[in-house]
Amino acid sequence: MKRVQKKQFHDFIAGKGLKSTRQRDIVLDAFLTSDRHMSTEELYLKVRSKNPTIGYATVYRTLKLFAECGIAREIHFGDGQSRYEHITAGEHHDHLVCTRCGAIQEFENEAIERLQNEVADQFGFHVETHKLEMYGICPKCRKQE
Amino acid sequence: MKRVQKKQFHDFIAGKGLKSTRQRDIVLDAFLTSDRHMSTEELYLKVRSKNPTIGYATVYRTLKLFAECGIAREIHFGDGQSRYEHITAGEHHDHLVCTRCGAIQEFENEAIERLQNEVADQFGFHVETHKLEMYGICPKCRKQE
DNA sequence: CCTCTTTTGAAAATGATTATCATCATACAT
DNA sequence: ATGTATGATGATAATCATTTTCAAAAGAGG
Repeated sequence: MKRVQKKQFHDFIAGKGLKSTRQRDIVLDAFLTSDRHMSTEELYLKVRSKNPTIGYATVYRTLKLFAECGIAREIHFGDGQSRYEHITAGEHHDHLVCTRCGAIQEFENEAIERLQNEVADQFGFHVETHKLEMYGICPKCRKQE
Repeated sequence: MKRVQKKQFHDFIAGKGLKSTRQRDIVLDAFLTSDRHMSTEELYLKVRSKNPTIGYATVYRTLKLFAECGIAREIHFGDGQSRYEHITAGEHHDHLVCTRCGAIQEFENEAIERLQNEVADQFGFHVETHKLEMYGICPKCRKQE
């Protein structure tokens, strides 16, 4: 599974004259089988559990390659760490972040996207990407109050 | 001018049993007379130009106080630095960020806010804050292409 | 003024990320 | 297969923004 992304990565690697390595494949597998918003550290630990010799630097380097080849996107939620999420072709989604338990709920809303583009047009901006995050308390945490 | 914010800060300081100091007033003035999205470093340099003895740590500490007392809000634009923007009571705004020249255009759009709240309700989230940023090329940079 | 705290500034510490570099592994020609 | 050139790796040092530490300095209140 996830053949499409694997192919996409390998094509990218080949096209750039880079090399296909054991480590890159391990990180790729770890990434593709992880949930959508893993931090670099979490991914590093996951990779380590399978192969304790892989270094932090390699994980960082490889994640950057994922972002470059279009199978991942770097995101920030205000804690000091960077995370990478999967890119599913054509789809964009935004986030509801629980400030209590850290849970992340994704959503898509075309109406919002449309309004955003209207606003950008108004100011003459050519928008390439955007980011919408709402921070609050998730349903589970609200029940526990 | 900016009396309201000065009072708000001084009341906060007093209420917490903290002390009013020369340094805090200098940083406050620098902040209140600066444009809306100054990075901590930029503010530090501005403060330094008036009073070269003030340290970096003091600027950091004071900006945190501004955020606590409600006259500033910490924001991040993905470059490694944190910025603080002024809070004008009741008003919320989002950002268009030019990825070429770094220009920041603010905007408000009630329709978007309304839709956001609808989405949050749908998922049972109680939203406290949100953040909407669009990244792209501003009109000026587009002309220069 | 005195005294009790809080603040300050300089420097060290921290945490995340990036660069360095000698060694290793891959791709490709032989 | 084997050699070889080049890119990749991992350990470690370096970097960058931010935070902490701590002795000395400065407010607030008596």
